[in-house]
Amino acid sequence: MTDAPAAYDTTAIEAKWQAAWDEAELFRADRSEAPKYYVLEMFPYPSGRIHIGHVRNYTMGDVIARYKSSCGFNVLHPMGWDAFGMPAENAAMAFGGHPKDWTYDNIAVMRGQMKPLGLSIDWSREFATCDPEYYGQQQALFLDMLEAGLVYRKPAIVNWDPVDMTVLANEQVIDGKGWRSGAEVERKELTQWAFAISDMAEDLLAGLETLDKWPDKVRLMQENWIGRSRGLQMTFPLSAPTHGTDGIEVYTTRPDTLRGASFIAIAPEHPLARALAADDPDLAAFAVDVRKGGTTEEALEKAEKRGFDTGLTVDNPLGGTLPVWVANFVLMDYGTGAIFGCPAHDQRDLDFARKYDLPVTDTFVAVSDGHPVGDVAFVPPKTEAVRWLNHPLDLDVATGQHAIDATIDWAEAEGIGTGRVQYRLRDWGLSRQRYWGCPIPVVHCDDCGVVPERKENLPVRLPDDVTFDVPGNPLDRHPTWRDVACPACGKPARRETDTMDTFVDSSWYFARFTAPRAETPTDHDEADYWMNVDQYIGGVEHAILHLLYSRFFARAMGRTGHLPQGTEEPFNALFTQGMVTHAIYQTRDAKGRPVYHLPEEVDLDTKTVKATGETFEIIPSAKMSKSKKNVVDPMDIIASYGADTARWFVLSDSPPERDVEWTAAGAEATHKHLRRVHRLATDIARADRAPNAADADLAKAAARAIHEVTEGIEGFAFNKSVAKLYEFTATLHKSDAGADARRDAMRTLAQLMAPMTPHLAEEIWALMGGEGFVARAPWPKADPALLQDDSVTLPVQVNGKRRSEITVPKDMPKPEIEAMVLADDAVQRILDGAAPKKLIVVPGRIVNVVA
RNA sequence: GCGGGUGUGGUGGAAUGGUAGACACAUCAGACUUAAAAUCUGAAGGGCUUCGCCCGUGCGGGUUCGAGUCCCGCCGCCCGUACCA
Repeated sequence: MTDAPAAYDTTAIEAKWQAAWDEAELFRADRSEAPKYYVLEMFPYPSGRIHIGHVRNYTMGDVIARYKSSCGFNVLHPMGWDAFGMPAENAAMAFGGHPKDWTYDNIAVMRGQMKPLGLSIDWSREFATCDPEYYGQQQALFLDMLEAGLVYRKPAIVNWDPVDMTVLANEQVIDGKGWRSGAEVERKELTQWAFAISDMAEDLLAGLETLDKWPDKVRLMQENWIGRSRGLQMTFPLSAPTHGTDGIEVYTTRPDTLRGASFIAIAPEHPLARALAADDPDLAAFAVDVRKGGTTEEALEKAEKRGFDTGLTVDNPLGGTLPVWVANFVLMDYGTGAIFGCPAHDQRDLDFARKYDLPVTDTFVAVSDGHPVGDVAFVPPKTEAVRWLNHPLDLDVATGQHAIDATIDWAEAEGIGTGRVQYRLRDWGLSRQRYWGCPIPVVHCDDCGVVPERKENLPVRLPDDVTFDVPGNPLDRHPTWRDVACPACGKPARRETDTMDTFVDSSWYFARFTAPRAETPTDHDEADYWMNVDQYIGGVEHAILHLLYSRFFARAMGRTGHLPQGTEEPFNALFTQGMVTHAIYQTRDAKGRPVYHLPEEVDLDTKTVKATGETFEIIPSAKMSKSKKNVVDPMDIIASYGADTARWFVLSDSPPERDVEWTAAGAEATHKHLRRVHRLATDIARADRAPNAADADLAKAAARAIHEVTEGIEGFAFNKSVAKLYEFTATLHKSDAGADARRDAMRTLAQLMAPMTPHLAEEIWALMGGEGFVARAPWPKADPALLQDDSVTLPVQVNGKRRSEITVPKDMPKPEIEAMVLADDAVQRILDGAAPKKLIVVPGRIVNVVA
């Protein structure tokens, strides 16, 4: 800092411009005549402090928001807090205090950390989902959805901790045991509220086709998740009816393999299995035993396949009988809770058959080398032709898909079963046995049953006087809150003590932002103007659940009159940014359970924990998570280098959609560059040099920079825009052009940097005598004439290997290029007098000589 | 287990089927300086018999005049797997 006027004082510069933007209310979004643009990043969970992933995510959104604003759009860019959830209750249990205080304190801290980033956010629209004004409107939505038949009650399976006597979240089940008690978790059935999302499966599937600005991978993941399949529903008659049942109804997606069926398997929760267990202690014990463990699909799929032979048999319509087993891998939730096992063509069934010595019958074999199945099931793609053995329709060579369709037709004609479309998508269970969530606004009355709370009584507020000293839901043991008069008959009744899944909160916040203070969930005119979200940005970890639920809610809100038509798909464009990952430093406690350490708590040179000297294990590249203590605090960077450095840093180097492993190195180098730009600007502001021949070259470089930086922003390739800006800065730095030309170029550089480093850009803009805010200056346009080059350099390959290059006029005709290539020294040397077999000229790109 | 991604120098990464390594970081050398820092200039994938050649984009095959890119089969890592948000 030898040159005082050139000092790049980030603290002063950034505070000055943030105050100026606030003063001018630059980012307030009001309806206007201009075309609107709604950019939204997934709102954060108030975990305590912002981390570098937030900075990356919100900076990306800000680049888009500022860029679109420069392009003349009326931009809406709001921010809020996904504020209900388990961590607040966990904190209350661990450290005392109240979830509400914990949450609002965290929000205050995080808002205070985000504001210095200089994001172009309309903070006047801010809300938290735990604000009664928000969740009260959510309760109103719930009541309307209840009336519209979109919500209902049904039995659902939960993780039950038999020691703490409480329901556990999946992440609280570790290796099948409760995280606090260590007790073996059981699967327990409770009556739960559910949204009828599967009724909309077909529409949600069809809607994916219209989302052409969504990543293909997200659409594919949702398609697979919804999982439409057409199969056969059929009943196998019991050889001897028992327990009031004369047959077992089965749903199969592979009716074509009926010939290879060797057993029937039913879920332990299947009505027949329950009836049998009532008078068979062994089966009852088996059912209890396989109920141990968590409820995740992963746990169920990976669990050892176990079965119990009921001794019953059913008749196979193709002749013979099949034994009936109770099996742990059959799910009551999917299909009919009963399957027929075809071991030859399903690995799970094969493992089961081998274990219990059941027959394995091939239904089809490969066309080329048809040998019978051993220990690996033969499961070719349905589109692949195979050779059929003893198919009821005498098929010979046909694809699986053809056989499925033909078999369904045959089965319907024979009266064996019915073709049926089935979805993998299940209804969305929304009940949570927790305090810190949106209360479900209904009352249970002995006489009237489930009675909706009256809308004028909303919000049903969470009581503040609760404690977390014992496990379980405090609402359940809060008599003055829980015990109320029935809204219908006035007799003593009980409030519903379940609260809503926090996914509900985040499934409509985008709509609420269009009118965050409205007395109804939405305001028609505001929603009509601002919806849809033009660009939504979030992590790929939300590709299925959050995004699918939001699509469902947009439809449900349309049906209940809370959103206008055309908002069924609320997010026009989606960008899934990668996560910021960081190594985890882990040791283990006396019981062998993992203990995590913050980056600042460890010594990387000796690989030991500073405080204890224990050697730690490094788990590389894990998703940042507060509980794993591998979060990085961006406030350090902002404090020492300023927000523009932090912003520029998270945009550079790594492609936005890819995960980035955070390392501290590089922030300083980023800062050096910005300091260089600042110094260059002060030099140029003072420079005095006559126009000259270099002016034209600089103008050309500026045009190319405009073109490529714009392309980078439009294509969500901010790292490429940043690279181009580095290059243009170097060109400008070295340019001998006159003072006016350099000032023009510097102004362009400031504009191009403005979405990324807005404070520095304003400073330079002012220094260059720019009018008003650079944030309000129209986005620069490149003169197409300056983007053209007169000549082009073509690499010359021989047999695909680069051997030389030629520089030719842009429009040189092919024959002349060919002649030049053949005359080239390197080409002649390699051809060694022989004539080329072929000459490929790709105009403007490359020449390849085939020798 | 299943579904979806991803893999390129010491590091982050660039490359509509057309010159692999742009742009940076770190490194090294030089300039300036009494010296250091800062700043500026330059070098650099690996190798060799260096006016040039060979090898090289996780591994093994294939298509093509030409493959990091397309196809087939593996391996590693990441995300999701319905009560983490």
